[in-house]
Amino acid sequence: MIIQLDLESDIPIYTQLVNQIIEGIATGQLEPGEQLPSVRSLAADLGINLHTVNKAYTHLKQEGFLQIHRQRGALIQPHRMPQADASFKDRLQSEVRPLAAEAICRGMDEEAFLEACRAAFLSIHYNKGGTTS
Amino acid sequence: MIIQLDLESDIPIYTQLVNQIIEGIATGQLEPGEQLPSVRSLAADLGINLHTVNKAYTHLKQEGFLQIHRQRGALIQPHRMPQADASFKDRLQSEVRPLAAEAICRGMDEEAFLEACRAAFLSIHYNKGGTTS
DNA sequence: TCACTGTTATACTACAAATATAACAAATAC
DNA sequence: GTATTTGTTATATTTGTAGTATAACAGTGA
Repeated sequence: MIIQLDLESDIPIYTQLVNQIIEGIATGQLEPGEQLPSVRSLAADLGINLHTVNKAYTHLKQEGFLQIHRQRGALIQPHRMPQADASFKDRLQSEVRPLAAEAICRGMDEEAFLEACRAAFLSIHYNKGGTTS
Repeated sequence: MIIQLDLESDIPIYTQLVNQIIEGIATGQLEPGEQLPSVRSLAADLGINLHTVNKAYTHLKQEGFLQIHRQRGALIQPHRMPQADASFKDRLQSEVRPLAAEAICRGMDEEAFLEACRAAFLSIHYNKGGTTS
């Protein structure tokens, strides 16, 4: 799986890493049980520090997306992915809400807004089963 | 309009301010041409520094949601709100995308995800014409 | 034993958020 | 004109996070 970092972005590097790994799982490019590079090798590949990678891995582990074992390294959660529980839905609400508010100010109606959300959803979902390139 | 700040949140204070003012415009609690408190008085009311308020106002001014005049202070854009141009739609996409990816990982299908987005949209839009309390 | 894994610890730089003062410039009220 | 209030600008300080740089520790498997 190819990871693209934007070092000029205002989004922290470890957050970009977290997002892209989650996207990889969502698209199926990363399959349950699949091995991830060690923090050292991925850091070297990306030209960043191992602690930055470790921060991303640790975050994903706490969220339940990764399992981490010594020597074996990190692997995508093989058994059950985290569920869309109430906590996640709350977070989803609180993050979508400001976007919806600004969309309304800018004159988008419900249909236009939902179409944009749908496009974002499908841009990921439709890649399922895609090549690992 | 009542503004609620969470000083424990990881969201910067000035961002919370920006979001709530945009929400106020979206719901109609803040009407075009309406006067906003001066940076000093609002800062005093909220118990924060005037520069924090000023940062929020300046941001909203650059986005086109506010007009700022000396002595008259800040007021909600009276003529034309910013539009949902390509730039905004791009930003909307790039912010919804990571949320959609995580939702997919957590087993939400398109319908469930869109329903959540719809709920966020309606939670704001349905307040239109609400009291200024 | 050796090499590789994640983990922890420490130190440092850089930057953003927030505060605290202070002063400046324009517009209004008197 | 004078005073007041407005946003604006400028410094400085504190605090916390991001990221890097080393280094060492602790399991695990060959």
